[in-house]
Amino acid sequence: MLALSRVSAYDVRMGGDETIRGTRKTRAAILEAAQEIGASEGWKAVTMRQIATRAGCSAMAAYRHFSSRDALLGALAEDGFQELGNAMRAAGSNARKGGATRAVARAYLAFAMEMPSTYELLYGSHADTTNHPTAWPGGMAIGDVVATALASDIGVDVAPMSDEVLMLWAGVHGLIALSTGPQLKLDRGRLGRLVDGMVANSVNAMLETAHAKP
Amino acid sequence: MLALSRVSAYDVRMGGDETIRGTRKTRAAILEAAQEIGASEGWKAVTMRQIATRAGCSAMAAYRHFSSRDALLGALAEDGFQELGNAMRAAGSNARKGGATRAVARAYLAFAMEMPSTYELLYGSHADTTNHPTAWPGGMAIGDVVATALASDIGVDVAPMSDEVLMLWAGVHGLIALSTGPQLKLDRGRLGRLVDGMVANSVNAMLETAHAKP
DNA sequence: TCGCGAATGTGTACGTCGTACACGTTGGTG
DNA sequence: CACCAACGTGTACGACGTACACATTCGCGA
Repeated sequence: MLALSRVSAYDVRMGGDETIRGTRKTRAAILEAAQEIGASEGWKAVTMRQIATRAGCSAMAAYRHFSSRDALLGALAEDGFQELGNAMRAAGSNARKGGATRAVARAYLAFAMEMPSTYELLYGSHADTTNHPTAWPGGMAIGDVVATALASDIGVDVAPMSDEVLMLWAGVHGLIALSTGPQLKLDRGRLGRLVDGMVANSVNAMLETAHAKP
Repeated sequence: MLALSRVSAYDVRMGGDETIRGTRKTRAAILEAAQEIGASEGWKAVTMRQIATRAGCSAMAAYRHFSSRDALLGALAEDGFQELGNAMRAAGSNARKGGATRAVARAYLAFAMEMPSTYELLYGSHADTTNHPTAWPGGMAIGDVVATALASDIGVDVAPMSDEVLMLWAGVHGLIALSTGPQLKLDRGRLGRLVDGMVANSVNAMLETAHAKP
């Protein structure tokens, strides 16, 4: 029935976008399609068939690259965590003296506001994290970034899992999570001010204890 | 095929548990079944057919009481918020002088730890909140409870949406949300101590500003 | 240059899901 | 007692995730 196919699926998909001859591009197309559908119609609408249509392949093609739909979303989440971590690290590095923590926290907020669907994928319950522990490796790194920023601002070593880091991280995350949900609606200006306040509280508290300690 | 039914569905379901004659009990049975399945197998496993089997009725019976699966989960979430609010209010009322805020925050933590599936329903993304705004009416009340507790502890009026309330609420919620997720694993003892620390920080900060203000 | 195996794609099919529809059954009220 | 509204049932449809068998393509050693 299709024995006389002259144009292969590979050739069809080539838009001159990449120099790689043909294969190997499908995986990226699938991830991109899933991301786009998730952003525009929500993660529940990200079905294998929709992905396939958007990516220009059959639904089963995705299973050559991901063992299941959950694994696909997990890979997307992994990328998202990576991106979030990079954004926070970059913000911390580029910040002026003493403002690293604030910059990092602001970057976290900016990520959640500008890529809400990605944020929801990372922290919502759309992918079954339990069955695919391969995802979420970069999640832990966020504590490190916060700790590094705090340490640079107050001039003292800070452990990534210290009380201060956890409290600040939890505060910022909780604020965004609540305002993302249906129960708390805050405009972005107030969110920014609240985040700044939390950072100031943390930095001040640590400066005091650092002075009192030695 | 079932024209000779002698025992009705109503009679079958009566276990002597309630005195109400028959009907009107199905809705409660459905909600209970959904809750139990969610607790034991996760919310993804809460399907209309599973609910029906557990509740002893047909899958379509649920549609006499809820317009959709999302609406059913929404009703469950509404109950959950009510319960959470009640637990927090009760804890605040029974607390000794000056310890209301700590008790309220601890009640929030206890709820999340002892009923993890309910907590996940409330704050995860298992029910489409957007399409069913009837749910989550009691969510807003949580800010009120926190504000009341803080006010009682420091002897000054506190607005439910004030910066202090939002920061504390967000901190506690964020801590629990993060530790519930895959990225941060904290034992309950440390969680309790962190929550206490957040409460102490908030109360101290408000006491200072209250002293400085007048 | 030519196969030939591994990688990658396709089409079809199965079981399950949410739920629309048409129909029976029940319980209270004139 | 007859009726109506509320309640429950069985069946069916389209969409879902995905197992399976097969086709196509790529890269590499002879």
